[in-house]
Amino acid sequence: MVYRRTHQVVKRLAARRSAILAAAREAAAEGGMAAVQIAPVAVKANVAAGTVYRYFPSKADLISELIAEVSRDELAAVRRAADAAPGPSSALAAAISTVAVHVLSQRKLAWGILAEPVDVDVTASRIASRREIADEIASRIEAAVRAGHLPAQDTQLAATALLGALHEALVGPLAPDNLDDPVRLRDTVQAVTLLALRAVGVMDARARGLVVQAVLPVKTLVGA
Amino acid sequence: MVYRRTHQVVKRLAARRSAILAAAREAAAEGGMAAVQIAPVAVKANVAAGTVYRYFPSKADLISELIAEVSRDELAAVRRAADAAPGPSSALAAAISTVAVHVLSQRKLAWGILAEPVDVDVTASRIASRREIADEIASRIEAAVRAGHLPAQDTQLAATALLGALHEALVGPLAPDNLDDPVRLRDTVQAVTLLALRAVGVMDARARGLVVQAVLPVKTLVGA
DNA sequence: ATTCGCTCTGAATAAGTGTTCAGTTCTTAT
DNA sequence: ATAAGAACTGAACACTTATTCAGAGCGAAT
Repeated sequence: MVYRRTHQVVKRLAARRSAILAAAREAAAEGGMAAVQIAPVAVKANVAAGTVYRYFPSKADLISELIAEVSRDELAAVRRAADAAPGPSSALAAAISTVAVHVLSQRKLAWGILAEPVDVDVTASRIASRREIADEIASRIEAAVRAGHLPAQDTQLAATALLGALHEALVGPLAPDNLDDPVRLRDTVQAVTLLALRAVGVMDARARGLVVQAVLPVKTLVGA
Repeated sequence: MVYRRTHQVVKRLAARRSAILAAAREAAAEGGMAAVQIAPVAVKANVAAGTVYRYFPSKADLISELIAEVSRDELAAVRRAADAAPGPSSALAAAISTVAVHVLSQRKLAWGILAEPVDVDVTASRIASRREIADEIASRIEAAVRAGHLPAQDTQLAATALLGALHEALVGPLAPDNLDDPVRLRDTVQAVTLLALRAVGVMDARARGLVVQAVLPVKTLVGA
């Protein structure tokens, strides 16, 4: 035996894998999923096209991992924001506006992860990604229901609907187009958060208070 | 001049065009947009592949017309339901539940029209299709606002969000899967309609009444 | 019946990209 | 220094479908 994987090599391999994923993410953020093509991604990652296949069995796997990664980040942000909130209702508000802000700060990436047509089948990964976030929102709704702040309801359905509303309103093709203006962006996030909270049964006056509480703290995310 | 388009020929040409569109629609309803391929559609329409191109310049045009057609039907149904309602709030409720029922009665087709990945670019047509419906909903919201039934709000944003919520909850990948059961279907339509009405600010108790009013009349659509 | 021109056919073509693989380069251990 | 194994390269390949087009078929007027 004259060759052995030394620690250094293992590290380099891992770094390459990350580089490829990062390149894919960058491509997606710039040009959507359509821009995630093996050859360009390989160039971005400073490897040859064939090398990509030593790390990912197929393009579908590469994109699936990309989706999973982005989704993990978003879920973590949502949890962080919600856990920092003082009560179940503001946790829900924080979760919702975090999704909104997150999605808005990377519109193309979000659209790519969520719904943009891709030539390979990444349905499973997309479903998993959505379900993770939806489950998180559903459990926050449930907590608010248990606390007596919301009427009893099908929380899974509600969570799904809320996410659909956020996505369509913020990154869908009918989304307002001047969301680069920070003021308008904030207003829009507030508006959709308010809409979402009312949808699950938060009374209007109370909702307005929660929206302000929720949106202000996460504003910093936009800069990140 | 030894050849002239006689009335009979004109009629036959129009019939063929319709047959091709109908074949495309059938394919989409059965297998989603992925099944709308020139060769299979041609077979369904009893013509050769090349003939399709005598009626539609490209696959993109064919699909765009398909989207427009389906969208026209849906818009007409929504208007009919809303116009038949006694007041602005119930018109809104009727419009929303009509969209819900309509979309549910042809899930695959709806998904194809709305969001399923397609290999050609039909973005423009999809945007137009959504905007038509969204505008209709927005104007119904506006009417309810003017009547003092709803708080002032960005009606365009609200309409977009509502449609997103309906679509995601009913035909998106996280949609409940046992919607073939009529009881469960009705409950789900009621739940999302209630959610949507509350989102735009209808008070809970009033919303429940509107939902019942709205859903019952359009139930017949499911059979159609 | 014949001719002109439109319509239809369907096999061949085109084009874009994911994937492969034979050869090259690099890394480790002796 | 050298051998053996692993990783990398990138041009060639494969595959899928939309699209084309030369020739066959058909309808209308004379």
